[in-house]
Amino acid sequence: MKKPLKIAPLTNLSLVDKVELRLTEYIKKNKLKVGDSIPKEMEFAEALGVSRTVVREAFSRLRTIGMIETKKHKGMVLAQPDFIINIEKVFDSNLLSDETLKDIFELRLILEMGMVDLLFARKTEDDINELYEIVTRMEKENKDDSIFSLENEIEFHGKLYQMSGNSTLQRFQDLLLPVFQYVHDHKLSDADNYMYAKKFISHRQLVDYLKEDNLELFRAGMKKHLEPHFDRILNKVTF
Amino acid sequence: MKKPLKIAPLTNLSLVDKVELRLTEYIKKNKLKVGDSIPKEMEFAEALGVSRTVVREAFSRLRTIGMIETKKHKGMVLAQPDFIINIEKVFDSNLLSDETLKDIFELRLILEMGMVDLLFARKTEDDINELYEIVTRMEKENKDDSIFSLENEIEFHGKLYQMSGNSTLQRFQDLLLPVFQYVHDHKLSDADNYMYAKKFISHRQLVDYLKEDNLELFRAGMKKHLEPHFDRILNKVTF
DNA sequence: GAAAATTATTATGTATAACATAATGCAAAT
DNA sequence: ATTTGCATTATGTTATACATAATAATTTTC
Repeated sequence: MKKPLKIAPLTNLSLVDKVELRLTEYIKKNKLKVGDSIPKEMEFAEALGVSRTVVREAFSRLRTIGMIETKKHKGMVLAQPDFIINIEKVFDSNLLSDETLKDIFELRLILEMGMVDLLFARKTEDDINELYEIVTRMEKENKDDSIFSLENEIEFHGKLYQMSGNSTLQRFQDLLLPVFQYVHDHKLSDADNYMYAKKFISHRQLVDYLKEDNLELFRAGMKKHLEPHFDRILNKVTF
Repeated sequence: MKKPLKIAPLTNLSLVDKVELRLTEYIKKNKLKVGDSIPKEMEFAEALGVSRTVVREAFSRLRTIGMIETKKHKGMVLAQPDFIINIEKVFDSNLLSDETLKDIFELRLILEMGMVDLLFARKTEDDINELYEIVTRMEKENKDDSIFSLENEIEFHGKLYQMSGNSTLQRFQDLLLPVFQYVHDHKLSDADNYMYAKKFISHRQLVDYLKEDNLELFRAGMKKHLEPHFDRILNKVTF
């Protein structure tokens, strides 16, 4: 085993890397705002003394992360980057590690528990009525509320997220749900699926707490409601 | 105003768009795993009947979202996509809308409140001792704990996130913090910065609750601890 | 014969030139 | 005045050639 020399490595950035840095630098230096148009590729190529190929690839990266948009055959404009959309593709790829999947599974529980305060601050009478409608419909379709039904969960909890008034959270949750479902279906033994029937807190009960404006009971109820999931990640799950 | 014709628009995908789809399709169909090597660009170009340029740009996109990695002059391999790193770049761009920034500000509060259950499930004696050390150091450096000091917050709360045992959450939080600071510094009037001194729950108190294993007191304490931030987003903030 | 140096091969990285395509504005036609 | 046709323009795409660095195969050196 050779001892590595104590000398800093040369920066091994490709030309595209450098150009990408220069472009973002350009955008920041010129304080370009969303909607501002960006000079054409050839101008950058000439100004930077590189080929159009390189400039194009650098812009391609910025386009991929949503920083710019190009109108075909027209030009580029600075865009409002959508940080959720970038996550979407990665999630779609099915390449996330089990460790990350487990983290995301937990993240959903964290969000669900953590949003309670916002929820109570922003809930309206209409929201609650709508929740009751959802619950009533659920009860009709599925007599035994103790059975875990993810579809029902989605409608109910989705409404809660919407009520939180945080659309980033809501979209984030939309992303998390498929992962949640996947982990639930494939990564967890479903031997315990039905063992919590007794403790289970119904959706209706949760809405009741909302209506009564009883935050602490709701929080405790939500915790109980999610208990099967919590138990799994805390005790028995081996990924 | 002309009434739009009832006819479906042509799909207007660019060639690169189509190739990108084909590539991800190829990866999924062949059930490629992380670390598997990917055929060279020319093979795809020939097989798809397009130029190498197009294939390169499509791969460039996949590389940008971390789905593949290319060893210079060697070849490409399927990579473990890191969904946090994608968010990072967007956050760096300083182009997020005020609405999104506000959402992220809230998101941090949600996480902080929601992680309590995991925290209590996973905390260790060592963790708590380390927290006491941090708190002691903080108190020495900053006599008046009622003053909101973000640097101290970061060390303390960072430790909490680490204790949660969810590294995705931890990295996510690392991303959120600068945004939180930015919003705090630039988007909120600091007129209210000091008005909460009385109610403020000290960091030490929180650690005490942890040591006593009193989850509910800790949760209530954390809520109080974050109260200034909650009040802002709920009452007075105009972005 | 083994280690070191050389060379060849290979796949990505970069450059250049040309043409295709579609959005735009303006001129021409009805 | 509305539509149609046309020139312009910037991006989209192709083709070709060469540069570069990692790897393997080969030769040289001791």
